[in-house]
Amino acid sequence: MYAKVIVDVPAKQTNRGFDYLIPEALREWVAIGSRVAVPFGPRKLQGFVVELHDRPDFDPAKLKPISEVLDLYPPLTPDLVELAEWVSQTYLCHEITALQAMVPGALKAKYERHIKVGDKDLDGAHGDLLSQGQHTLLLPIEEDIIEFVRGKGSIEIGSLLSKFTSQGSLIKQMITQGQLLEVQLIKDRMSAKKVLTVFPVEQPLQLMDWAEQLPDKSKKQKQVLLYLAESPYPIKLSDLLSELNISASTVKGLADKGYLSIKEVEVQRDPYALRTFPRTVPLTLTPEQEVVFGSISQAVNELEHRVFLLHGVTGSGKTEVYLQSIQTCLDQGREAIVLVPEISLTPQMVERFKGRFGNQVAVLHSRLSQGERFDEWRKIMLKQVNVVIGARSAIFAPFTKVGLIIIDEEHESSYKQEESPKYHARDVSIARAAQHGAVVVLGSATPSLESMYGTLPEAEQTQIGSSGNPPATLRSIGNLAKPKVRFELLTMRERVEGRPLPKVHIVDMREELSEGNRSMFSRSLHKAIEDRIQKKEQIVLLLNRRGYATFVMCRSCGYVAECPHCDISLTYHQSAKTLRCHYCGYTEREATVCPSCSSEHIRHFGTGTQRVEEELGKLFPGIRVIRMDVDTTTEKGSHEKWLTLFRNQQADVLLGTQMVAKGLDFPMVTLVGALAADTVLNLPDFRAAERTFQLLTQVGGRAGRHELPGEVFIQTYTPEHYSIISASKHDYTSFMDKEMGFRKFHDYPPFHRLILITLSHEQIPLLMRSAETFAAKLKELAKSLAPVPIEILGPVASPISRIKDRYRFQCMVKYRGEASIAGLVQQAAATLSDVEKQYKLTISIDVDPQVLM
DNA sequence: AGCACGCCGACT
DNA sequence: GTCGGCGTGCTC
Repeated sequence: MYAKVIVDVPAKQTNRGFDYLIPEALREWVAIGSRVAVPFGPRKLQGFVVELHDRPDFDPAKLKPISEVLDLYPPLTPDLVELAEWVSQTYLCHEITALQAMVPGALKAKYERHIKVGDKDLDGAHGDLLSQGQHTLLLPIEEDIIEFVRGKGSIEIGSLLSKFTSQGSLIKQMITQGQLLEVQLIKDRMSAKKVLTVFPVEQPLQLMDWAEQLPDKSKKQKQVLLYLAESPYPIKLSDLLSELNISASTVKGLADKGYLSIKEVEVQRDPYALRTFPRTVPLTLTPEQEVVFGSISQAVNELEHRVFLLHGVTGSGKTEVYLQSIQTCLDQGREAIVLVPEISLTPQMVERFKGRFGNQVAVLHSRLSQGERFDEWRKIMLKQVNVVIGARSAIFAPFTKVGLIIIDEEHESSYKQEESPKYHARDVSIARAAQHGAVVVLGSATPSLESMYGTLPEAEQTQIGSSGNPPATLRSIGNLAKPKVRFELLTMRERVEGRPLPKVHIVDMREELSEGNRSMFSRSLHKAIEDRIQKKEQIVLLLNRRGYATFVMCRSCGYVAECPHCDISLTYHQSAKTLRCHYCGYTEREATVCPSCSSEHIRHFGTGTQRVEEELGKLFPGIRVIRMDVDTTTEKGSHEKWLTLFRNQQADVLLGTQMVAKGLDFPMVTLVGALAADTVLNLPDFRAAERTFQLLTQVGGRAGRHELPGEVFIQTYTPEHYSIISASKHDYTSFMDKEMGFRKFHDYPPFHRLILITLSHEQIPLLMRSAETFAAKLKELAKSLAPVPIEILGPVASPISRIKDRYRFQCMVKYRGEASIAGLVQQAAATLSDVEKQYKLTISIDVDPQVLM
């Protein structure tokens, strides 16, 4: 038996399995998914076992053995290993990168090279060398080094070199000669936390006996024994010390006498340990919820891989349906994964799950420390929980019997990871569910076009899938190779308790300006704010900072500079004072007067939350504002703090960026204002209208969720835009119809798929040449695929044309059908590899990009 | 990615 | 004549 190992080197040349012998002693411990240490060339590396097999594709006589198995249990399940391969082939990343993404950061290897005194030191080597007649007297500096290392036992090579600067070559020589010994260590960044714990070793009576036998001067020791006699349970050493106000030596003394024992005990850092969650019971479902729950639970019970798209208006009670569906899944002895966008993984959300399922729930989100994260993950691995709720990466929870995967707010772009592996959690979920025969529920009040598209009958999909077929070259062809399932649409149109959706007003800010109101609050919103303050009701104000000063708009007529070829707004480029389209490269000079109405009120648009906060203070003296944006929420727990403050009505206004729009539920909020609804709309992105509709619908949904009815004001310079009109009428269907038409007309997703390739280099000429070469090569390769429709746009400069002193050019591939275009892109990129190596050109490939920068 | 092996300039 | 520069190529 041999093991195929993917080693911890994210490079093209090492992106394959390497075969290793499994030493007899490790045979029991090596499994698919094991993390191992292996010799690799002259060094020792971490790797993951991805296959066990009998026939290595390398001379078995030359195979090296695995040196070590790094964990008691494999951190990855075989299905995750298979999924990693699928991820790496679908999203074009090195396989090790995909594997690494599946385990907590704490398990990422830290390589340390340590130096010890070698066995050929002074005593051992003398005779040998003397007999060979060699000069054996060590130089004084060598003696110093050896003494120093001996004193430390073992020392990190870096610290040794910094202690003996400029002795690098001497030290190297000493290693070669065996006076010093190099050992390579692979360390985890984090391990299970251990705490010294004191255990009584006998019954209370015996302890009291011992206490009496102690000499009178050992007052403290007596005290400890009596304490343990009184409560004969293990206690944390630190607790015992502070409890009795004694020092560790006292307890140590007792341990030496054998009167008690001190052991290291593994403890879990439970971030929620100090909180109790009141248990909740399933609520009675509304008839609509009942229907939806029925469909989901039936599928779960039948162990069928099906995908549901649950379209439920804000406040329709999707979470309760999730909770009861999970219960069905648990009743079957299977496990459930719940994904929520990072931003809405609030304590409130956690509370609902912990309240229903208690300590069967693990929570994974980025605000946990690395150690806390590791412990939550460990609970999953050790099967101490059967529900996990978390952000994107929780889809890789090492469960073995997944029955249900829920993706809440499935339209959120944060499900797409922007770093390698650039996976989309929604598509990975479906792949993982296929492996387990599990049910997927995609929930949203504003489903993405991709997901709606998935519900269409195949004929209408024009034979295109949004997630594509897995490549046929997977090591083990499992359920991942099965064809994509069609999504089933479930709908909930009513809010619970028959509460009405809020009334939405569209405010035309052009009119405000023409009537002399230059403030960022329209007269009607101003009045509404006054009204709520007086009634002691609460207000949520949304100001999206994204798009800050990137687009140009006329404040008189609402004209926005658009690309004549692409129907998207142009990006303002500060450096050259030009407007550019980053799809096709079209460029025009920045206008000083509006080309449409000749007004001079044309400018870069954008304003910050800070300014709004100031103005609120001026307009409404005494108003209590909580501002939530990246500046005020970076500190750990601050997010929670602000929300609690607002919940307790210690503020009148919650002002913030997108983070105030998602999933919050405050009974006293009756007014919501979107101050500049256009900011997202004018981003140079074909999804701008979709994002605007989603954002306005979501933020509007914060109002009037309880007894008090809600009201929403949308301030805009483009009140006639269909995304704004549809949002104001709560009319998802008409928005979807229009947007689908737009996408289809322009060959955008979901009708076509995209791959974004970004090349970067320090020098523009070389970069442009490489980009051209790449595009030409890709076009040539694409010809072989005819008649598959494939279009290659660019190369053009990226919207962010330089990052960290590197210029960026991009190409966009638009295609239809299931052909493996990703493979072609990789091939075309490979033809550049020699140039790449020589001149440090980098190529990044994003399959199904969400952000086109 | 490292790290070693291997072939050309400034020093004892 | 050697130490050392970093260009190519391999790692089971």
